[in-house]
Amino acid sequence: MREIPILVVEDEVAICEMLHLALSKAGFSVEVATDVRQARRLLFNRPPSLILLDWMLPEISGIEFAKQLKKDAQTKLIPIIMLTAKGEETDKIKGLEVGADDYITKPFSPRELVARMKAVLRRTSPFLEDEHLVVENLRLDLAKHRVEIAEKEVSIGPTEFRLLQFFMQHPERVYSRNQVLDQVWGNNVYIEERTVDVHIRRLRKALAEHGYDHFVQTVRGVGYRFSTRPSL
Amino acid sequence: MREIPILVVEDEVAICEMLHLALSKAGFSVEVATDVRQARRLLFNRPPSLILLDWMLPEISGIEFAKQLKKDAQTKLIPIIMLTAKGEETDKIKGLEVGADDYITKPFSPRELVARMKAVLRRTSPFLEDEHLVVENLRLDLAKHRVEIAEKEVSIGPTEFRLLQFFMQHPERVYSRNQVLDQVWGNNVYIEERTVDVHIRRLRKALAEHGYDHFVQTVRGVGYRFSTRPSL
DNA sequence: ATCAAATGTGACAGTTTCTTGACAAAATAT
DNA sequence: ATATTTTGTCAAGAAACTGTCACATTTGAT
Repeated sequence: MREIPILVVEDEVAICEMLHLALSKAGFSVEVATDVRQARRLLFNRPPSLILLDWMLPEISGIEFAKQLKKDAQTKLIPIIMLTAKGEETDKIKGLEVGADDYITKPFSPRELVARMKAVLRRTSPFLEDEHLVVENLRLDLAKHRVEIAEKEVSIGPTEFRLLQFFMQHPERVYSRNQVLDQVWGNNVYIEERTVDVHIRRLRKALAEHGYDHFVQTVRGVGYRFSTRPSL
Repeated sequence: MREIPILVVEDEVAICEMLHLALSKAGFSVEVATDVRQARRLLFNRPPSLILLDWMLPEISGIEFAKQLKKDAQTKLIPIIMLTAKGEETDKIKGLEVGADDYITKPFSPRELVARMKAVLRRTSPFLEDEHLVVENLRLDLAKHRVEIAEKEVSIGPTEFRLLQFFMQHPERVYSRNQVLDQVWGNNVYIEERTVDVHIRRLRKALAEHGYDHFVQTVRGVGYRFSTRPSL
């Protein structure tokens, strides 16, 4: 999984360090801001995929900052998890009202935090999870909508893209032409079975131009299969 | 669009107009309030980066208003420059005590005012300056509201500027026309999807005039992408 | 080796999607 | 107020994609 950028806004240094350590370990790429101004600057340069926001901040309250973030078109899509201390729990509804996506009460275990974060990310940005599919040198990136072999772009049309995506999501398994039609075209479409052959051909051709001619395999009398290993 | 928003609170219409003119020219986005009530409303809608506050106001004194602003968590961070008339100079210390960040004595030259404002902004909100995005030779400067390629200015309209800004902040990723509309225009606007195409065209044209014709890429059937690499 | 069935291949026309120049309304500047 | 710039829409033209077909090639069984 590519490193997901996280912004931590928290003024207590000890907690910052703890978070940095725990989240880095969990595979996130962490940036820390100790005040709102710093947060804004970091936010601007590279919008993170999630913000961990302390409830109490030196200048304006975290909740106020969250409100601002959710108002700005630029940042409104970024999910926010509020970090609240024990006594502040009563206000949690307020936090969620304002647009925070979740909250967690200090003290919390890193494990729990990470679990919450993943849940929020799954809910709000499903594409972050399986942003790309990789097999050997072949890489299909959903967010970028790109196919690459050995870092070089493979040029394919929309249908071939969907076809390849489907196959990479279900490798090693054979699908009949009709099954492929259902999965890739949608299941209430009248299209000749043989049309699948043509698109398979186009996909193969594109891959072959980059030296991969063995991924898409024919299973005579049955259908097609996407496999890592050469058949035969 | 990334013009720095300024709020002017001043009851003399002539001065208001002068300020509006001078500050717009200097690249600020100016809003004017002639009384405190109006000021509060504007303040609420769009927190400015700096407030120019007249010392003498119809209802409560400017100094009183400043005190309130500095007490409110919402506004305490916004720097204030007091506009004082000749005779009031004696009270300047009082103004600064109260939380104003600078003062300037009427009459003043627009040039001097702008210089003061920049100084205050530099001091209090360093990130407003030198916010810029760079990719290869292409440089987008938020503070100056300018786009340059190889040190040469790229002439580009406000919408194209925001479009480019958005893309540079989210490079490599594909966005549908509707996503672009949400992010660049604001998400409660009814605008034809095709309008995005036209602005993309304008942006491309501007960049192409400086030799960059590969940054903004079309992903057929999906949307557009800003990418460092040529797509082929 | 021969044959029939299954699959591969290149071409093509219809369709969809994008590009582009023009234009009038709206917003800004002079 | 007038001139200039910017904006959103449109429609025609260009480009890319799609599904289908006809024909070529391969395959496996006889």
